[in-house]
Amino acid sequence: MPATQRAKTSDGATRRRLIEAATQIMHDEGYAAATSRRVAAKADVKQALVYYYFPTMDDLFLEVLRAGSEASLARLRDSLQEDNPARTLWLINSDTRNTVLSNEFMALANHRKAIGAELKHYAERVRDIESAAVTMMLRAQGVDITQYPPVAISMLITQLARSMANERAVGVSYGHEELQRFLEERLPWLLSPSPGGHT
Amino acid sequence: MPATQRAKTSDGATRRRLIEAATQIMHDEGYAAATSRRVAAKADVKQALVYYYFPTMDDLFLEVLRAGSEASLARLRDSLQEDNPARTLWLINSDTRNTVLSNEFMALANHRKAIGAELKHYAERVRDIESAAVTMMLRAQGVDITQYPPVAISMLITQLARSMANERAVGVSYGHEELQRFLEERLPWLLSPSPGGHT
DNA sequence: GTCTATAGCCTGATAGAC
DNA sequence: GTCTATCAGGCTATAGAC
Repeated sequence: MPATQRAKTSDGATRRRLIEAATQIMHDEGYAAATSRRVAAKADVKQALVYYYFPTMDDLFLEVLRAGSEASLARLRDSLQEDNPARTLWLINSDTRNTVLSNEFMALANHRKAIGAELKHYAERVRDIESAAVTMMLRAQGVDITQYPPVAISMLITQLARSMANERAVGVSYGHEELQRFLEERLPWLLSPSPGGHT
Repeated sequence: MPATQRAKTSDGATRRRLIEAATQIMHDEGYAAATSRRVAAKADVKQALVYYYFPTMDDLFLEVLRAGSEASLARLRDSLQEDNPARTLWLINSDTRNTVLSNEFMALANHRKAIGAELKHYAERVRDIESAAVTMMLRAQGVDITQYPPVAISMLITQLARSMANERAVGVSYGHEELQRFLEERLPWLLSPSPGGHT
């Protein structure tokens, strides 16, 4: 199947570049700075072209969210297969790059219905994958999942990692060491680099 | 001391109403919607008056943050004196009204230096008060604070409560019950309505 | 302290040529 | 698919009357 309706230039290259440009601006300067003119300039096209690919700016924002979500989900699925999934969850959610953009969308979601719906959908898929991975890990380590419900454990890890990343982004680190150490002591099988030490 | 330099009309009434109007708009529609025109209209004054009280819109945002912070700190100090402080922390940070606005400022902080600095300052004062309260509570209940570092405990409570409130704001509740139950089981002296049952 | 009026710029979005 | 050109309106911020 070469093409059902192939594009003219080079696939959806321009469209993709617009999404990437918008992503970067939203990350660096906030959603309010992602105007059609600024996005177009960063993608090296003219302003009106944005409206050829996206009916409104909100549609562009939605596609930025979707593209980012899919990429994150793929990365998540990949990295949870190797090593200690709990530690992987911790590290991924500690990455400031992810949390900053995610915050921007959370702010947007509070007053744009469509963004909120998409974010909800994404959050639920993420939680599914994460708790499945934690379930397998706990089972493999012989932990009683009645006492340690996987979904609760994965929320604990991811949400606390995110909180600390958010705080770090504004320069707050007060209490971070204590919390991390507390978690490491309470859930030793969670944050150790490798499950049993076999690699 | 009747007045060092008393204002003309009725104290800082207009100024305060501008801050309140801005607060409400930021909460309901996001910081991008809090323009000088919209704020002025909601406060029932003309647009130019905003610039009489605040040199730039960013200065207004900063004052909105400061006013909100002071109010929250006062509320925090009051409510931590009564009953079970841990439960109080949980409830306060579960209130969507607080977290939504707080998110808006976190998004702003990522690209406006002055907001970031203020937020950092506020976050540290909050953490101080919260861990002091938790310290007293743990001591009163005879808990070993070497095993349960107060600052870690207070972060655990507040940040998880906030995360869940944020998710609830977009309609996500997946895993919330499990996490809450897990915390209640692991930290029973934290979330019970009253410490020993003496009231 | 509050107003009117305005400068100057940026915005989302559309029409229509190529 | 990409462009030029444009409309109508919103924005921050200032000047100056009352």
